[in-house]
Amino acid sequence: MTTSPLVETVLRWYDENARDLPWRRPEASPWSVLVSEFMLQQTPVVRVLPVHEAWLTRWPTPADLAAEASGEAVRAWGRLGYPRRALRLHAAAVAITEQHGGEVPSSYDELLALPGVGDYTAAAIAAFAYGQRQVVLDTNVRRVLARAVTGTEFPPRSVTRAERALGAELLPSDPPTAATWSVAVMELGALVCTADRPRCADCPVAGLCAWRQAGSPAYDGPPRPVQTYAGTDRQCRGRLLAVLRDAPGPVAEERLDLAWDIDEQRERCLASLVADGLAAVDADGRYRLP
DNA sequence: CAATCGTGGAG
DNA sequence: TCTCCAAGATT
Repeated sequence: MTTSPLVETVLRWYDENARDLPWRRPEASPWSVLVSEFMLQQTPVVRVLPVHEAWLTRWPTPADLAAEASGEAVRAWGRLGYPRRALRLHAAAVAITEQHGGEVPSSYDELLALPGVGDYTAAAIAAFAYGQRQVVLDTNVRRVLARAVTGTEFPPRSVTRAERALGAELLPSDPPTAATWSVAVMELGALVCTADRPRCADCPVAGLCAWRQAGSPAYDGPPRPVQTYAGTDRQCRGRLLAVLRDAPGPVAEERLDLAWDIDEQRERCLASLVADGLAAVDADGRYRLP
């Protein structure tokens, strides 16, 4: 089987331009890779770096994290956002400890069964921690393929059959090379073929990019919903959880009242945090991390 | 399938 | 200032 010019070019580019990230080093453990994948779900690399280092120092193995209260995971998550990921990472550590002898599983199906692990993360861990041949489709890869191959500025809203087929078709047959291709095309999307202001002048595959050859036509698909934040429950929950995270122990409800003005919304959000397992109520009515 | 779920840096 | 959006998962 012949590797396509796209794949070969991206592999060469990656060899010269890959960032040196802790979870990519040869000595990085599967656990380090798994932790990074959880943290990188919707959070930029630069913000993940210091937290990832702190986690791996404090909890070098899944069993170390599993032995802690889940609230410690939430606290150590800091301001990475979407703190339910911290809860799921803790739950994944428990599952790994109890069901996999403390070793991060290597099969896609076993990974997929872990809390907080979806299709992307399962494929990414199998590929990056274990060197397997997997179709890894994240937002970066999908955007690169949409542009370079399909000729559209952005991929569809959700992963399509056609995208899976394309990913499978491009995937090199040799597992180690396939794994490198997966991280390489992801890196190209993160550094060059960006969503906003792509750096086509510096792109190694600009010459064979279908989107460029078509004249870089503007995106004409359905408009993506704008992400509002100010005034939302997400912001309210973030404020409330920040109070709990920054307090050494239980917090009286009056202190949470200061974090958000609208009574009804604050109470609803507080209840949802408890329902999600991100907060707990003591017998005396004070709130704390679980 | 669409809504929900945080946070902060860049332009 | 304001818009965009970053290695998604879950319901």
